[in-house]
Amino acid sequence: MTATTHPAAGDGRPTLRQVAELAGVSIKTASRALNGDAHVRDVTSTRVHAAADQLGFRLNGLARELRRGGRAASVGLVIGDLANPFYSRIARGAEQVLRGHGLQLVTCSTNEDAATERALTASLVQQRVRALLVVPTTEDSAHLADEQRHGMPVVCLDRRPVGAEIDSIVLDNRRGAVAAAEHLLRAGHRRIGLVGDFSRLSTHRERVAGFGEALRAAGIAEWQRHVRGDSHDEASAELITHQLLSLREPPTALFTTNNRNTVGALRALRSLGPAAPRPALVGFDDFALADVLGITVVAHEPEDMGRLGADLALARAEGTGPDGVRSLVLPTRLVARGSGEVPPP
Amino acid sequence: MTATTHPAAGDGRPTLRQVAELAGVSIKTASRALNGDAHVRDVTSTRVHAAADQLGFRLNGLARELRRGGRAASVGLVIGDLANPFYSRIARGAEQVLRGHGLQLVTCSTNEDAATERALTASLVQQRVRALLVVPTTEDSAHLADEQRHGMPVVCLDRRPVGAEIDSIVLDNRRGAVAAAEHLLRAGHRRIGLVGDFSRLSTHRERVAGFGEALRAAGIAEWQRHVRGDSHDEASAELITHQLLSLREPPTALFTTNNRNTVGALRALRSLGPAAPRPALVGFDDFALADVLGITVVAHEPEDMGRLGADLALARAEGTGPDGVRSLVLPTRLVARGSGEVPPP
DNA sequence: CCGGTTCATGACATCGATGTCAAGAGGTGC
DNA sequence: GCACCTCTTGACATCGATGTCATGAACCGG
Repeated sequence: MTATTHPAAGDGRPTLRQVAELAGVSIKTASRALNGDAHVRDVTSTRVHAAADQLGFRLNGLARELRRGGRAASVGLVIGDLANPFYSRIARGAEQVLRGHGLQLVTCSTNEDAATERALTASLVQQRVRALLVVPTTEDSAHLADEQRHGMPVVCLDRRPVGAEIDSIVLDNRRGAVAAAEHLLRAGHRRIGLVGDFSRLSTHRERVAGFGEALRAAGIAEWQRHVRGDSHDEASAELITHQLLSLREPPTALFTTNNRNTVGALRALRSLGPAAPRPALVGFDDFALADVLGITVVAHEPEDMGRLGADLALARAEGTGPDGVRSLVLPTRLVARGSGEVPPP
Repeated sequence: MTATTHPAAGDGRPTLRQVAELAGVSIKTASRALNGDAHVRDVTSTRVHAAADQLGFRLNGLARELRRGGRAASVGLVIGDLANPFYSRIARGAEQVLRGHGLQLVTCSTNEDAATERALTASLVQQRVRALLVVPTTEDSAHLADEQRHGMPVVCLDRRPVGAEIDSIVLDNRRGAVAAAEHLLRAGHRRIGLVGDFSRLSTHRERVAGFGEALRAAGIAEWQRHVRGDSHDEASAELITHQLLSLREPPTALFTTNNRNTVGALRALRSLGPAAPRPALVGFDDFALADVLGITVVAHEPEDMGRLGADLALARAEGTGPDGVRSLVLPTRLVARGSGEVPPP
């Protein structure tokens, strides 16, 4: 017990020093034995391992990582909401890749709030995660570019970073939306409503752009008439759907631009009662039970986004990444299940 | 540049030493200034902050936490699968609590594999997380008890640890199952099938026990005839449901004991075609769109489990936890939505 | 039997921060 | 003018591990 600096109580774990003392060797020899270094006699190694087992010793990862370059054995993932299946599937994909590298995933939810995003990324940087995977909340990703400039690998997922040169992995939103719109047009619809997300999001804007493109190509000049935005949760999507369907000339088909909006719309349709005419429906994002409900969707693989993001981020962390900013675009595919094939009344 | 020990390249970040040099003060003074210590002259503090901003300095959390007791600023969560909404809602609840304490959540999926669980918990312990929240995969939680004995707070979620004295937070599975069974009995059913999870899980066994209790009380001695188990995914639940409904005397009602099994059963029912008689259905666990589909469920709040688990684990970590082993049991409630109120044909 | 090699081990510096203690500067009271 | 106090600052040890280098013993060939 040193008299001067008392060491903040510590956790209850024994340290390498104690293992070494019990085994009657120096700290360094104990370290070597426990790390499987070749230059240790078998008897010594056995004695050290026995001592470690007896004491319930576990290497202190903090100390080890500090010594070995000051970075933690983890990667940060900053998403909107852990409980949204789109995000949790991204997390699952990322986790798979990280496990192969002996790294762990630290997940944080922003609730789509920019200040929270900044606070969380700062905190992750302070904890020295190896890399950041971020679904950026806003258009301003300057703080992410800052971190990147100071050596932190950053990869944006799902949404394009704006005003910053950062790697990103996004969906082919425009073509997905074009496919959805063309599918509905092919079924004969001319008045198609769109229930969209926050208009500040690149995903939303690209999906609206693709939608408009397809409708204009079909000669529908007033395509914006039934376009609504700024719905990021089921309740407001339900409300917007009700409003659209209450118009004098209601849309005969709906394109909902994310999984929550699709669910909200379904809830609205359900409350119409069985007699009312059902508009056709195509949703962006697949979701659980879409097959049982027979909902046509623009599907994609969130796991791939997580996996590719983790791969790219780790490559950057090891300095083996590609030159220049990388921007991957993942494909979508339209899955017809019934709801999108209903003709107009 | 010291000649002897070269320091593993480091991350690109400046260190406190560099900030101090730039500001023309000692390391300790820089530390004080950046930590808002009172005993620093304003001019000095300003100079230090300016230097830190200029260099893009961030405190190295690893070093800080090492000095302050050797524990990381995070808590580990070990669950079956991040993408299962039940688990991701637990994670969300836990994250909320942790954020209030400035801690982060490290999430790991076991895929219900015992060896993976042991490897992941060992790794989390090595990283010195403050506490472990675990949904244990098997009955053997001895390794968790080991960690606990060495000072790591452990709380088991959803499933009871077996053969180990560990805090736990579980659902009132028995009463939930009794409620489901009584609901179906009340609708007039006498042949009720059960699509259950791995039989090694305490949740499964308790739910089956409650189910049997209710059926026996209703005079149904042969209640086990339609009880099936070992289905942990949608595909096998679908298969089992098909098998049950193909019996010579098929059940007129089904109790599915978790969210995936409910979805699997729905898929099976859907494939029956519209003319076939639909068995009544009650599922354990609420799930997205259950309301739209009109599925009666035994509902509960996974977020609460995560929140309470985190609260308890942190209390243990700070030594302010309750005496003895704590075992909380959370209530469930039956939500009638139609599928459970169908009478037998 | 000796110089040179290999092998196992240990002493010590170090990663980047914080806690303890001491010292110097400046102010106050008498 | 001196003892005393407060305020600010810095030197140094320390958290728990690993990297470098040095040391001493055993072993080899000639």
